[in-house]
Amino acid sequence: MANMKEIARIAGVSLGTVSNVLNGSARVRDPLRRRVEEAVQSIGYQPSALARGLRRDKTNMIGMVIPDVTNPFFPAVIRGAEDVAFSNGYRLVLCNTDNDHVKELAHLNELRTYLPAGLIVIPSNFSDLTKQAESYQRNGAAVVCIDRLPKRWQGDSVTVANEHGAAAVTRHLIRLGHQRIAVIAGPLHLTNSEQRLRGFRRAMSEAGLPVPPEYVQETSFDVPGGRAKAMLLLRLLPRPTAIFAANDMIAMGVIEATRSLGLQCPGDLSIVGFDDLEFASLLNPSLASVFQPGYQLGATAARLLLDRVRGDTSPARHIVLETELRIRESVAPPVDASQPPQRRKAATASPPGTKKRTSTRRRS
Amino acid sequence: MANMKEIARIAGVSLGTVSNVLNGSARVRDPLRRRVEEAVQSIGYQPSALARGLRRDKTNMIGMVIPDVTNPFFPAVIRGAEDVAFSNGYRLVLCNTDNDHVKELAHLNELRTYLPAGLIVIPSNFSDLTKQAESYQRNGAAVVCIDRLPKRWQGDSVTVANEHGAAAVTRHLIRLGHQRIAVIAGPLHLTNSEQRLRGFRRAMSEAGLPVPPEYVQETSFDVPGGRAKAMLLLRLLPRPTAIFAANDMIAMGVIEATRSLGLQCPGDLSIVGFDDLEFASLLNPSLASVFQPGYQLGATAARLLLDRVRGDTSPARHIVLETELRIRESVAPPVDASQPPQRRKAATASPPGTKKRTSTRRRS
DNA sequence: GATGATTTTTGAAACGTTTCATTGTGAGGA
DNA sequence: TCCTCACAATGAAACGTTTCAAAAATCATC
Repeated sequence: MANMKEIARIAGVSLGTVSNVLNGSARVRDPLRRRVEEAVQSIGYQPSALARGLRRDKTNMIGMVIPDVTNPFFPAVIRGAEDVAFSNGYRLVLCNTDNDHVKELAHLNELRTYLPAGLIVIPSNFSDLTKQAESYQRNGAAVVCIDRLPKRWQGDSVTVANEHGAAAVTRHLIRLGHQRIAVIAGPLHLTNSEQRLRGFRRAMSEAGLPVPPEYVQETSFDVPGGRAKAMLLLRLLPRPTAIFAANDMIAMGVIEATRSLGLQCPGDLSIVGFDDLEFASLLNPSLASVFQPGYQLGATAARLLLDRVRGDTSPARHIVLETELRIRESVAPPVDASQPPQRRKAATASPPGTKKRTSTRRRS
Repeated sequence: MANMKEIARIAGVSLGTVSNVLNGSARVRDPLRRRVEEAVQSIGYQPSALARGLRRDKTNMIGMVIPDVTNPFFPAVIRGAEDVAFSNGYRLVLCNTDNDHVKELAHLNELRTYLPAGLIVIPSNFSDLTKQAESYQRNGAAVVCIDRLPKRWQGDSVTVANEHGAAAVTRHLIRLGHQRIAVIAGPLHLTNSEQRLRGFRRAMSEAGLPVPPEYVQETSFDVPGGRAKAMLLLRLLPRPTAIFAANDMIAMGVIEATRSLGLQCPGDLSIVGFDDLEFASLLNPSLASVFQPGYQLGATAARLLLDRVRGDTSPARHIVLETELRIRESVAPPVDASQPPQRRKAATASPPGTKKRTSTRRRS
């Protein structure tokens, strides 16, 4: 009832003219234009997004495919994407995949039938995504992959400097005098996990420190996983004096394990995470972490996507966002009876050892 | 190209027959049905959601309107709704409103043009929602309002037992011996805030305890708000021995304020929150809180909605979900020199309520 | 005022479905 | 053999847009 035909009737013009007024697609003389605009106002007409999408072969929807909205890192990403999309007239369709490639595939297949303008994906099923992306691109939809990428991803991407961030935080631990540093990595088939582990290893090997295999654990990005692996690590002899957790959820599991074994953090064990979730600074001890700009990740992806939607055909862009060290109470120099006096050790590891500590600590 | 006409051509049948096979809307004899199905398989045909929606006057989308996906309570709600929706073949379109009624209105107005099957709303702009809802319902879309409601909401709703939960946790504090209990409420124009405050007042008046006006503060549901109001409360004389924060974000702000004033929790101040977010139990001290079933809230709303979509025309349902007390380390009996000696010797004798703590702690 | 060039407006086709009145088919009864 | 009747299959219309060729109106020039 409230359709263009009605507007045309009220304004006494043709359908085509109404369309031209609405889309500014052709010149329309003032009197007609005014009559159309008034008619639109008078009945509060709004064009059907479905009919428009059908005809134009494209809608103003953007599919956002993420593993799980309840994982605290992702909402920030979503929010960034939503803000940019919304203010440019695009809407987000949210799809949880649970890291399940069947669900991912189902979402991708169905989403396409809505002819979205684009797709922002945090992928879980890498092998298929490339094929899917091609199929979307044939439909004229842009695809941006974020956070972690399929192995040979050719399209646009936005990620963070995982390796660099991991190396930086590891070096910080080393500078404090830690020598036995363990790592609890995320699922290693995810590129971000793998990069963080690589950064850790690089920093360790640069410092000439060994990384025994049992000091490297892999788990899912959640609290129970972190707790379980930490229990394992904290029973090793010699016990690590620091643990690098591949994200803050894992780190919280480590904190729990530490407490339940009656150990002190940072006294007996230094803990660092990755993400710097909002509440990391509110834990006790407040959690040192590598900040990832989640909001920027989403916002940048949306901007990249919109560029493509508007016709940018330049070569694929790979944007890497900076991470930032956020040192807090959960890290301190090791106190380890089995080692020579701590001060000297720290001094050998990094000449201005103690001084470094206070200076970096201020950053929290 | 991959449309029904193509399928009809390949299978050598008419368009209508293809439609009938796809929708099971009419009997189709086996040989034809098989040919159609094979044709569909052979080119991986999927019907256009847009064309279908246009023709049917309804899509399989559900609009989900929430204040802000980065507020940690909402992702659980979203997830619950998404799971139920997805497994029933519906998709979620996410809309952040920022509690901004202009944004809310913009979202609602545009969403409608997609002819969604329904709408799940956590409202911020109460006056308009009722009008909007009617407009959606005229379009055949169901509307379910959750978490907090417009004043005279007539439609389906799902909320939690805010008043009951608030009363329960307040009574717990009273039983522990607290007499000077302050409250930091959420924005009082939101029904959930108002209900929580009412529950608090009810428990206090039942116990014959006074609630001086300066012990009742209002703020937004976030950490800075909680911190600011807590600073205010903790400088009052006499100082409250317990603070009921209307959600966990506020409670975290209270914890921060407590620390920054050099006070001990629970020694000097007991703190309880509302929500029981995932990390509440991981704070130190772990935060006592009133658990709200966020996932259930979303899932129930989606189920209600789908009932309506499927033609249920029974009177509006108002579902109220139970809350649950989660007592943890952040509460203990008060230690207050200005009060007469406590009957419970243990409470005064033990340094800041250790005994009581362990006993209540079991419940977490 | 006639002519041609240019701008504005029109109307029909198309997008890919669903729906429904119509036509086609074959079986059973007379 | 013919007539009904139930059932299957068909094809055109409709959903609400956009697009574009064609028609109409306007303008500039002579």
